[in-house]
Amino acid sequence: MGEEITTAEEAAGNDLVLAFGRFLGAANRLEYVLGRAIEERCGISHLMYEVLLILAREGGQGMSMRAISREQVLTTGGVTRLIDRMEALGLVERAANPADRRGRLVRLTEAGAARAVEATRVHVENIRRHLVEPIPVGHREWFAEDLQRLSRSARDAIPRLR
Amino acid sequence: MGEEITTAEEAAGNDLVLAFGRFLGAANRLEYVLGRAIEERCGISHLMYEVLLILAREGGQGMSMRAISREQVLTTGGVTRLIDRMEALGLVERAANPADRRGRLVRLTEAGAARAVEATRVHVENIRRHLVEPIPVGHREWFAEDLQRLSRSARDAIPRLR
DNA sequence: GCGGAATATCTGACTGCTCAGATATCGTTG
DNA sequence: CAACGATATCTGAGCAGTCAGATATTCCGC
Repeated sequence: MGEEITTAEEAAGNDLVLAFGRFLGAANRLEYVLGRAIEERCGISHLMYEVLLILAREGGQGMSMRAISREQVLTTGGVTRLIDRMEALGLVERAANPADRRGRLVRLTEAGAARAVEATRVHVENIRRHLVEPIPVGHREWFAEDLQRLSRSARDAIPRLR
Repeated sequence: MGEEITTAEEAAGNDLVLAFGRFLGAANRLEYVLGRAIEERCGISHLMYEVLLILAREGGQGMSMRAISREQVLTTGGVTRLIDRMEALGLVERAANPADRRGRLVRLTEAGAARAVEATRVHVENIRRHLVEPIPVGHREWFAEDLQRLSRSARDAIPRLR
């Protein structure tokens, strides 16, 4: 490890680092493909799907754009434009916020809630069939633990990165 | 499980499916943040970084744009434009391909190879410090196995999805 | 209650991708 | 070897994001 690093391979260092790198690449690509599946089968982008889920979780009283942008990998400007499109599709509606007239409240429409359910069914079916079912039954508890541990590691690491 | 599904939460179904979903989200966001770190500290986009790695792995004789696009989540048109920019930055160069005059060969320049090493060092350092080191020493072998298993699952699932 | 900093949203300019179609070359088949 | 389909790359048009700055409103200290 005290050697001078001169090629990318050497810089990659030990096995665990390599494993993380390959693994993140695989997970990323998988997420991408899952997103494309939703786009093709449900007619909404994966970002729209995420917003639908966030709004569904939040319940009926609506949510500010700011709050949405904080949950997403999307700037406030991006949220404005995304909500514009979702509103045009009839998935959400903007209402005045009497408590703070700077902002507006975004709410799911009936159609939006229905679409969230439909897209989730597609998404879950994909995960179940292609990721969960291939795992031998006896190993599934292990996997669940692995996944939770890894999710936690990832979440903890994000704020420290840069 | 035989019940009618009417909300997104119900559609999400069992714990393992939920764990996969959350986990993919976390991994995705992590990859995003790692990519941004490379952009800020090395001055190249994460896609440029990936292309640098691919070319470094391929060795000195160069690679067709088509081959690059097959390795990436990028269409051939996107590769053309990405290589345009990388060429302008002096990271790669295009050479005529005597064996097939439809295409051209893309090769790393000296500067490109150096940048690949530098960016990899940043990337690896981030992974090591923020992902590997927080894992207790006694658990690292476990993690390496978990990661490889998960990478394999993900890779196997991708072609079946849609 | 007034003035200024903070906050929520929107918008213009720009970037970087995709898609579809144009162009050039290759390879095969009769 | 001529013709035709396949393949590699490039390009115009369009779309969806970022960033920075404009506007409207709120909050806070005096």
